[in-house]
Amino acid sequence: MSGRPTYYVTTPIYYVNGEPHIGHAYTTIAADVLARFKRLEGCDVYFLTGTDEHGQKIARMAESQGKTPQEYVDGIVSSFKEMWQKLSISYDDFIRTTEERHKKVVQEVFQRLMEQGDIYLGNYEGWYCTPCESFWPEGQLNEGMCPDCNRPVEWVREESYFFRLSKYQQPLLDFFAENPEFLQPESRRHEMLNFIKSGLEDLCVSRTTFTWGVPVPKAPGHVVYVWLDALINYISALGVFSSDQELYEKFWPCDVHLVGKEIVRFHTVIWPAVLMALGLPLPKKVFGHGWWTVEGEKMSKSRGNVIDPGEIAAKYSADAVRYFLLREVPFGADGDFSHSAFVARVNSELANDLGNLLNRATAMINKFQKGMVLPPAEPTEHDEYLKTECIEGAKAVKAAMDKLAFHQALEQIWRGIDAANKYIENTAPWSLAKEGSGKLSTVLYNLAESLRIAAVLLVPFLPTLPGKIWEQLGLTIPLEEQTYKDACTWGLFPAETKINRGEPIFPRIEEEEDETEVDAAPIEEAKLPENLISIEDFAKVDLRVGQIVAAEKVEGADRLLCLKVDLGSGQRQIVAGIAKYYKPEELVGKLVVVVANLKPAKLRGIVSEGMLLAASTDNKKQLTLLTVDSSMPAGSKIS
RNA sequence: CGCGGGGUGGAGCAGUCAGGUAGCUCGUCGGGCUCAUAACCCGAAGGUUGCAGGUUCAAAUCCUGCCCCCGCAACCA
Repeated sequence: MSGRPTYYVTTPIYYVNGEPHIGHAYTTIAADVLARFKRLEGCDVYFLTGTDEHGQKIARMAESQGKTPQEYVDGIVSSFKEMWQKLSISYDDFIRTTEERHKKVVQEVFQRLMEQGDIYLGNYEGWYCTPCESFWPEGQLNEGMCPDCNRPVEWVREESYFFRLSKYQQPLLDFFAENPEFLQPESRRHEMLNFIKSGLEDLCVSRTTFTWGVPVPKAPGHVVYVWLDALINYISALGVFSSDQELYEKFWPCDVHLVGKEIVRFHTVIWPAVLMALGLPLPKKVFGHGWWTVEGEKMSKSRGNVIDPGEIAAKYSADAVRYFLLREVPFGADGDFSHSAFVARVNSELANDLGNLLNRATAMINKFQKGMVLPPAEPTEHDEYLKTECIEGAKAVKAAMDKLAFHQALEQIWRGIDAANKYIENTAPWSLAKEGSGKLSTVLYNLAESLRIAAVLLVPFLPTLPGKIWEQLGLTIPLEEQTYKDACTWGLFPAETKINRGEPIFPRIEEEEDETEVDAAPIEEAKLPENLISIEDFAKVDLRVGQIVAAEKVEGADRLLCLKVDLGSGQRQIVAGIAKYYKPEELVGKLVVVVANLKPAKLRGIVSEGMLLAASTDNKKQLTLLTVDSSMPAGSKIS
């Protein structure tokens, strides 16, 4: 038994009714970063994730695919595990509700609660759709019909077990009052308090309409409600009520349950009530994080905009995905995952600020000191500034992490990185080298030291970059042995170290930028009925007839043509992504439709002052410019 | 009158609880540097803080009303 502090963090167990998506990845990455940070701090950490595999929905999906439920869930579970591997998730245990160790605990809990009267046999009544085998709340009915299949529902009454949730209303309110930190962020707390105060009804915790679940003890035909089943994972994984309760005794109550905001209620009302009934301690904290939209729209399968984080990690890197998700938005708030924001963020901060810093520092150490980091001399004002920013930043990381403010933690790490870039500018080592100044070795040492600190602090966040920094700095002490304390201490970089400068550790993401400018035409939006615009909106777009007077290929871009277009009032330079479809010479003289008031943009470094309208097939195989039917003067307004 | 969150320079956000020069990141523009991944550093422009009233010497911040956006509405993860 070590005397180290323990830390137990969980993700929800994910319902396996589909492939893992960005929402799952978000919670799990956050939990992983927290777990790794606590390990860096020296804690004995237990990080649990897993899958929720029971319920009617799962049974149906399996059936529709011609599989047994177990075959079906095994398939999805391996997708989850693969995803966690792609994202470098360091979980200690992966619990599945179909495992024997879990089912036994669920039955034990049910049994205990039944014996003490917290679970009783009653009647469940409600609107039931027989073909769908589903109960529906009154408010969801579609004019008295099943919202799913639109067939009539009937009022049905069946024998069910109920958990005496109502009994715990007051104890829950007391608990919330005594533990203001229990549910975070703050705003969700108010919401939940209101919900509890509005009155808790007993909860139906068994089902008889399907069999894919944990059987209720001594009650054939009844299976345990999936949510009760699922919540128990947090203690079943630790071996509670089993012959070996060591993990349970060591880690329960857990330090934090990370959950999405949609399931805060289950974790802060039902779960605590169940634990109260069992006489077990309650979790110390539940954090309800926000949701991601994709390109400004709600993510959904029907929209086809579900983001596969594994794909993005494979295309770019797990470092980039993890960094973006935690840096872009405060944990707890909703965020938007847009491709342009992703590229902008990681290019600016991982490639430019961090990667380029390492690259310029190692370049100078190679060039000016033959690849050796030499001992520093007495610090001057600039040196003190760099040291302060790095160390103060490092110290602030802990405070930020303790409130799960991942974006702030990263901000604090970047304090040191930003300071190092400024420091280079302020000390101008290339000048020091020319002058043969003795200050040179100090400056280069301090740069190496600031990168060492950044690397250690980034270990919880980024799976590969810290190791690459370490390698290039030529450090031989293992990175894994570095602690948070080492990151808060200035001057640990061993002098007389020979560095290994290498390739840039995070190259900028350079993508074809031409397509988007040309194809994001308002024409496309018009076919979506939800996106109706007013006549005023349309009037904002100044469309004009333009005559192409010159056209040439843009060097270095295989899709771009640079055009000079006469708009009557003068000529415009317009860059268009049409080189694959038109030869420059055949364009000259054509009358085309131009968006004349488009904000200028740079494409491949060339300013484009407008946009040509063109029709294209979805697969981009064909494209044709809109032209004017009969001759019109250049500059004619189109409306 | 269901509950909650939000509306702040071109974009995304902080500041609102404890009224007092509206701050940050990105973008734009100008300059600098040359060690570096067209990067990095410095500077500038740009906001009547959703609308209308009110309290106050003073309101993004407090009060009243209104408009708009987004979640949730319990046994469906």
